[in-house]
Amino acid sequence: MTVSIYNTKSGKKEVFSPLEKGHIKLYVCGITAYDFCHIGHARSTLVFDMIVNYLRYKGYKVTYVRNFTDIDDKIIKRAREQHTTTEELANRFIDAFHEDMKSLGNTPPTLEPKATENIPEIIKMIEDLIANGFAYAVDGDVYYKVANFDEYGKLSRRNLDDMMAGARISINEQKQNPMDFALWKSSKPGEPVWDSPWGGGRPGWHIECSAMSRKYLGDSFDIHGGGKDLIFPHHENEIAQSEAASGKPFAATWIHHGFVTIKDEKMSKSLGNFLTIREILEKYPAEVLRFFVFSTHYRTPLDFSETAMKDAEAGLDRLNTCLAEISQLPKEGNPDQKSAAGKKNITKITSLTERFVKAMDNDFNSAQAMGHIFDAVKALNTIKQALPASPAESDLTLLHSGAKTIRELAAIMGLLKKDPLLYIKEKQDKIISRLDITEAEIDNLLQERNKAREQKNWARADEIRDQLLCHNVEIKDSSEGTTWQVKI
RNA sequence: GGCGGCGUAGCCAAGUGGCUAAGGCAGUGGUCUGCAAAACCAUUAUUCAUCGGUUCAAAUCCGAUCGCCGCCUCCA
Repeated sequence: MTVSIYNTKSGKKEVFSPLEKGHIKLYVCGITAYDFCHIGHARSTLVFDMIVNYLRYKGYKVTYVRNFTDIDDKIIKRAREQHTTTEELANRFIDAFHEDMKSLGNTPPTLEPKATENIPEIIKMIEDLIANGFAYAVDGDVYYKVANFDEYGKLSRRNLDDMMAGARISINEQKQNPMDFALWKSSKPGEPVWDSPWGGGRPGWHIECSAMSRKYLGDSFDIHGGGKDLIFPHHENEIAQSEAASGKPFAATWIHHGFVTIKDEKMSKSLGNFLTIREILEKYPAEVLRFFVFSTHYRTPLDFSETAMKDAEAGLDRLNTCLAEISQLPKEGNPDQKSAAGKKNITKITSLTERFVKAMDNDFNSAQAMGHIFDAVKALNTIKQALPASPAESDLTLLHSGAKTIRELAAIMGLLKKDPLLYIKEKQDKIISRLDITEAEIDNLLQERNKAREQKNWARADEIRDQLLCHNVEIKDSSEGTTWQVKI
């Protein structure tokens, strides 16, 4: 009935209930817009898309905010390299991001605020922090004073002393404590600049999320999410800022998803081992990527490989094949015919929704939920295979309603959205277009083969079949004649 | 060094105290076929990194060991 979510803050799975009945407020840290997004970013958006879809499926109203960081050091550096403005650069990659989201088939968030459009709110929050004794200004910069926030480290489960011992902190004379972090940075000549009580400058990275979540969701809200790498320092600092400014608890539940890895190493800009979303979508349909992402639990690392994508594609084909074949079955059955369905298989189909929901309620276990879908597919296939020439009314009803349920549930993950017959046809067409043989040539060869088969010249018939197979054309002999399809 | 996580069949991946250790891919066997292919069905872990411990009962809890990964610096 209720959803349980693993909360980073407590380190445990907790039964979830929103602060405001029936209405969930969710803030997710979005991208810094200075480059194309890679599949690690894709996983993030996909995971939260699935979570939001599921919560809405459960009947909640969900306000989903995902920000853009459109001003920071990396953007300034990249804009300079490209001889453009930070604004142009950021907008260009925000547009690219929106294109990627559309290609992936994600539902847009309720709001997508940008840091630069919320400067007054950011300044107000810094003023609050100074007034409350949690921040100090030095020569046009403003820093957060971590020593004054007793609970600093509560999210990432570390304490100031341990972090100091880690000692990979750059020395900054202006800071009272090396762990203090910038809320406002004074601008150097040529850098973008906004007026503030401390002089011209720009916001630090962490403060924008505190200011925007407060503006759009309030001081306290339900869920805050992002990648595991954001736990420290970004989210730790957000808590410190927001709670020190408001005196109220910040996000109740923290969701952090795992990384995408390549050969078991984190995909990252610095390692240069990343693949962009558009590179992947050139090779694979979006649903294949979605299938791949959701076949692993969101907190587990996800290792990207060609093999994994091929497996995902094969799995998706299996689902679509099943649904396509059922869709071609008649709607009306024979009321006098005996049912061909076994009790066990009927239960597998009728209990699908219940099992799916149970899996998803358990910390959005999409991998298990998909397992249940496949379980139902097997049952549908078994029944379908056992169907007599004039199938029973009850069997057809069961198959059609089972297929409908599968598509409804899969839609939560953004899967099986396309008509399955169309999916298969498009896939074939795409491959035919790349084929090194024309349809006319195929037809000619098939005619020749049919003649050979009539004469029982099996050697020649097999020879032609092998010849076509070399071109990836598979043929299928049946009582109604020979058909062909492209090997997929 | 501090903190966190992971190690389940050939590969991927659920399961976190007790019914037969989900599901997918690949493989093998079968149905079908002139033989095939496709599709479908069946089948594939006495065992969950290793070693101890707790318990009537552990993949699941505790401890140790080995291996891998992440955060502590920009990062989804």
